[in-house]
Amino acid sequence: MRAAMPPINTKNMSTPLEEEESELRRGPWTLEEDTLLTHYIARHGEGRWNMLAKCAGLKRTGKSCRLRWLNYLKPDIKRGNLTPQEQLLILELHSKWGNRWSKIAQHLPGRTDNEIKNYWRTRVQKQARQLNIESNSQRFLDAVRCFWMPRLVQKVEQASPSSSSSSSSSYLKEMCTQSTVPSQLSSCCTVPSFPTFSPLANKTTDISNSSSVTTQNICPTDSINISDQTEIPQHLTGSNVYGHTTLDQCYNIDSNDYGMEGISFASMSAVGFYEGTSSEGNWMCTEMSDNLWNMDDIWQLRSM
DNA sequence: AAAGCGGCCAACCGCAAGCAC
DNA sequence: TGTGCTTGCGGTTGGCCGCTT
Repeated sequence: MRAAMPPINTKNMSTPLEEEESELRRGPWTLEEDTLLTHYIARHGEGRWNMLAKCAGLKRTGKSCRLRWLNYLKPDIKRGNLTPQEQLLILELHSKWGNRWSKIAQHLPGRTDNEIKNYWRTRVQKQARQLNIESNSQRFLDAVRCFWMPRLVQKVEQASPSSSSSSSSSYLKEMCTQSTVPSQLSSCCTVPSFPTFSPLANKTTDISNSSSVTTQNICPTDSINISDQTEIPQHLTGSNVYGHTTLDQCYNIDSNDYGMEGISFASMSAVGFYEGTSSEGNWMCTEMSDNLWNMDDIWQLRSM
């Protein structure tokens, strides 16, 4: 944030335009400014931001007013932490669209592009930094899809077991069969004949109802039990020890442990996920196994 | 108790697209 | 068609605050 510095005194050398610009306020908004802006928009509506700023008596740029309104003052803005469902949606949509924050935000009612962008930078990119890989790299995408998202799904399931236990499994399976998943892991996770699924298909965008996206919105109904039917093909394991490994074993899922540290790296190694990383080393082995992917903050959100 | 550190997030910036004239 | 203005978007900054040492 730029400091709310008093305007530089250019009285003796400035043009009228410069004088006008020098009077513009920057930095944090005051309650009075917020009130002015809110009341003006309530009466006259949004748009024409430069004119709006002047007519409302605000010494701000139109851009500043627009940003303040859209990111903070708008009545339907949803405050507070992102739910696991919302996080899941963000991860999925980002994997599709990349840094198209406004587009992603359109599918999260009440959430702003700024908020989603901040979430991505502070939470998601942090994980990438800790793993010493590029957050926009394919490998990070793979890791998110195969190790982070299943955890979120699991959390969603636990939060509302009656409504989503089976459907979330199908969501997880869908995620794991995306083309971006490494072939080894795709084999690990693949279950035959998944239903076609779009996480957006059933999503409500009713702004008036600011409740978060439900599990049902995200996940279609499906009754396949992933741990029952999912196996790592023996030809990929390289060892009979893992010749009959289920997905649960692959993730080493512990019902009391939602963090990425719960992942069985031995199993991941067994399916060849570490391979082909000569320049960056055994990134998953050396970094993720070192108690990284601490997603505790995310898991705590449900209790808030 | 104080200093250091890191995370969060509001608000800024530059750029580009859209539009009116 | 060119120009200028407005709007929207994505990237970046830096103050605040809580936690750790």
